[in-house]
Amino acid sequence: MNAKVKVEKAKSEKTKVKKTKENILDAAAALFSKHGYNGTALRDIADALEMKAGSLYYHFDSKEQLVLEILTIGLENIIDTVIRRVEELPENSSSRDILVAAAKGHLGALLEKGDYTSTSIRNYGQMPVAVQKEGRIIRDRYESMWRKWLVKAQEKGDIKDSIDLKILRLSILGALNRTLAWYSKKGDLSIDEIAEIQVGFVWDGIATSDAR
Amino acid sequence: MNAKVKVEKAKSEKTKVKKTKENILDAAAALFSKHGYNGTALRDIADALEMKAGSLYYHFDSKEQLVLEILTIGLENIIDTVIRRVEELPENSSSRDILVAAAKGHLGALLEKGDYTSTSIRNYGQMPVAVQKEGRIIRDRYESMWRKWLVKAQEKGDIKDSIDLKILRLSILGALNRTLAWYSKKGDLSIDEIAEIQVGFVWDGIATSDAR
DNA sequence: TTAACTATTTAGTTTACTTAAAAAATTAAA
DNA sequence: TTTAATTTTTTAAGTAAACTAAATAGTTAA
Repeated sequence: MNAKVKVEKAKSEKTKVKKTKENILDAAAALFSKHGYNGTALRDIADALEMKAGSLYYHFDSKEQLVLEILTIGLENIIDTVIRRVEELPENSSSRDILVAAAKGHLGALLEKGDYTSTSIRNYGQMPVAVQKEGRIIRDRYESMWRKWLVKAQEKGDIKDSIDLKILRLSILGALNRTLAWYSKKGDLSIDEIAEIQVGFVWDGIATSDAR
Repeated sequence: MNAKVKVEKAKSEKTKVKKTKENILDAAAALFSKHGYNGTALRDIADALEMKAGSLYYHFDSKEQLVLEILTIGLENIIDTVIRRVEELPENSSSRDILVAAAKGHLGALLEKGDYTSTSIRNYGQMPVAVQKEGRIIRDRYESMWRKWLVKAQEKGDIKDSIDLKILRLSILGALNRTLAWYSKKGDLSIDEIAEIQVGFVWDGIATSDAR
């Protein structure tokens, strides 16, 4: 057997195993998303795949590692969505437009993506502490993107010099994330509109000129 | 034995049991706060009190009910703190001052109160879903206080008519709650300063007049 | 076809919540 | 003070779910 064939075989083996692993991840994400981390037993995941719970350990070291992989995929998903949204903007868009686009991407990923993303966000708090810690590393990478956009806006003179950008960034993301707790598809506002409104609060302020 | 004495006896019995229950709550709050809900076994709580785990069931139906009582106390604590802060204000304070006072109370309770409050906030997500649901009832009561202050401010003409107060309220509280994730006592800003800054963002806006 | 490797199952062990019955401690009544 | 009743704690399970290791089954390479 020549090298070429050997490589192909190795690949097909790999995809086989990989496929099983993917199936496990998909089933787990769906169940976690619906019943929460603690509400989903490995038994449930295995049942969904017509497997035995013990078999999962061939593919994952622990339930913890399994949910960590789901979390990672979900968070990367958010990052990709936000980056794409901002990159789609025309060159020389205003600072405000960039922040609004990022906010729209953020909310969109949070609210209308699949099981991985929703598990990552909705069940983040239920996950083992060690998993949350790993998640924080990815989140930090994400937040540094926001940091960059805000610094640029302030350097352009669009954000007042007196504004503390760290607190601003955390406030904006805190406000956006809270949307998860109350947004409903049946509401009268679209996700994009909500993002626009929330950025509007901090950009323009809510006070009348009288009250300042 | 006359009625008076009987009543006193009944009372002393009650305080005895009550005291044990309180001790359990205190120990549990301290451990939950340090190691999280799932990280704390009933065994650990019992050990701290030199009891056996089974004994806890005389006082509480389940671990779930135990943490629910802690959550309730912690949330009531926040409500009381915020109300007090706002009531301490002079009559006819400005709308801005009221919101700032409420924000200071909120952050103060979140960041520097005892084990009950910090367990309620930090570990909320780890608690059983049924407990979270109960917590939401109290939180709703709390949020309606904010609703009231915001409506009053808008009626006075201090908040622009175009502002959606529901989204505003959720944004503000989302931003304030996020502070838990990054605040450190060693930082250069006090809790009150952080509250002032965060309300300032939405009240005055962050954009320079050029960028609006 | 056989040997090696991969994947799954089986049959447990462990840990932690929970329960019920027994034991101990406390209080009330005689 | 002794006995009876009540309260509180412990003991000794039961149960559920994560995890492990050994056995088995399935697949691929030579």
